[in-house]
Amino acid sequence: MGAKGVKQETEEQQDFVKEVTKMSDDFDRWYTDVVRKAELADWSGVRGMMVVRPYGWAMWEAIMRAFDDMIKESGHENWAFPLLIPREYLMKEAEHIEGFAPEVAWVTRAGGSMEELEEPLAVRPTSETIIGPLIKRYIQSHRDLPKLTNQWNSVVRWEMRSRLFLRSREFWWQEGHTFHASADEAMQEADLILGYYRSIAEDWLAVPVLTGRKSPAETFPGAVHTLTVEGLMRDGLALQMGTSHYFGQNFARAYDISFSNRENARELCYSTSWGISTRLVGALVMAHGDDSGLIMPPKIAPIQVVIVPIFRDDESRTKVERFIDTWSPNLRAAGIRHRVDWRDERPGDKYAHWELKGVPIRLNVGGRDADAGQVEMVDRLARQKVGVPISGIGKRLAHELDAFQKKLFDRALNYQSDNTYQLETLDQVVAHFRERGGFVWTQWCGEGEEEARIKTDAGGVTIRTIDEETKVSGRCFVCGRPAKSRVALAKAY
RNA sequence: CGGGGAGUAGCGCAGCCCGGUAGCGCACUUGACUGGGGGUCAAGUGGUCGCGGGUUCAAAUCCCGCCUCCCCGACCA
Repeated sequence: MGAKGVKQETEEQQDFVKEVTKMSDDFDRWYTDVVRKAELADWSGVRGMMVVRPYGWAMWEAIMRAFDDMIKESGHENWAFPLLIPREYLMKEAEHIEGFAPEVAWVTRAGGSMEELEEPLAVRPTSETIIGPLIKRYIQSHRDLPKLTNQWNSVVRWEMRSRLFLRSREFWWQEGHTFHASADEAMQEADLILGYYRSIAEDWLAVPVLTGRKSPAETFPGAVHTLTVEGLMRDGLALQMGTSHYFGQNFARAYDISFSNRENARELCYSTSWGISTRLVGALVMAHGDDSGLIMPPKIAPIQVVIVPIFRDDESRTKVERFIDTWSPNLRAAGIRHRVDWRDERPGDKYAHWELKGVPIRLNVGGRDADAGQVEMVDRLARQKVGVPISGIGKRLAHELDAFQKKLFDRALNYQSDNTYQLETLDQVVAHFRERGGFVWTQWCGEGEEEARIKTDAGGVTIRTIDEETKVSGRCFVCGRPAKSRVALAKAY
């Protein structure tokens, strides 16, 4: 049906990429179009099971590298724990299993004749229940603590409704699990990781976030408290971009993970767990994208600079190629991930292609540029063509990429502040979310029944995070009693 | 998991009601002209009609079951 509909495009020069549904027309369709056409991921034929394509995986790889470096720096070690969890392990921590039971997939048969297993095995939805009983072997003494483990893997949660990257039945993530000799130390660990997550979101993905504690209803099953990183997407919905849990001794008690302290007394460990997932790739799409497709923060971009040669025949091609060869090594020297697009396509196709893929900077290079000793630079945000001399181009581009990273963050930060409000009553909140999205700060008494009322009365609005830094004075926006904490509300994915 | 819609070439669709052995656009391949924002022409390739069963001389088309996808709701990193 597209052919006729697309005709009525306004003749803005902005309207470069034509194969993606406009964000303003239908955000969900826009998202799906971008993810698929930018070749990030696809569905696989088994419901809810995603195939992550190289370009999408490269984004995840950048995140993995950044985070892996952070946790290695603070002494964490990567492990590999089993995919399948015996039922009895899974069942030990009551709240945990109650929370996860609805979405666990079970292996009940195996072998050529599909014999029924004596004991069903759960496909891990998260690994607390397998790491607990295994890790205790390695923890005897306070000298064995802290035990700081992490694993990069995939987990399965039998979701009923799926969206690429945001909610699939299998997703890839890291799950950190740490064990400590004191509550204080474990809580500090959860805080430390929250800081890392904030850095991943803001410094790497260029997505500004709110951080804080989850309300009881949103706390991880089995946790004492859950810390969260919440970003705002361009449709006004919030997205949880990472969580860090403090377990107290809950899991240690369930699995008897204990150590001999300095007084030679037996004591239960304090533990944490924390995770970020391929969901962040979706966050990147929804936080920065526009009607032309992705906009990639340079630090994550699989390709930071793309060079589009422009030529008409072998002779001019050779000329352009020689020209590019004279300065492109400078990009490598400057540590810039770049690629020359020699594909047999027309320049306009290539422009649209790389814009869809969100490459931060494009260099158009033709014979005229070779003669002038310059290139034509276009960045994905401003989309203005600027002549750039090739002398010092490596440094210049490195600088442009830094500036781009910052511009992208500032743009997202402005968007966040423009869509953050302060309200005082439930009526105001309900009215607000009927009209628009965004974050709404208010204050709350902390009672569970009030939290439940928000969700029903305000149509899916939830407490995203509790600000523990700021003291509150006002009244609970639901019941009017004195408020205990400042909270951010939003509709969320 | 409830309610609605849909699966025909890589993508988007027509054909189905009224059974007769599959078509259109884009993409793809080859060639020519082209090339600084998505070009033109010509000649081609490509389909177990989602899967399984049934009815029939004959099934994309009719019947039954299943799978998958999309939209809307309840649950969720």
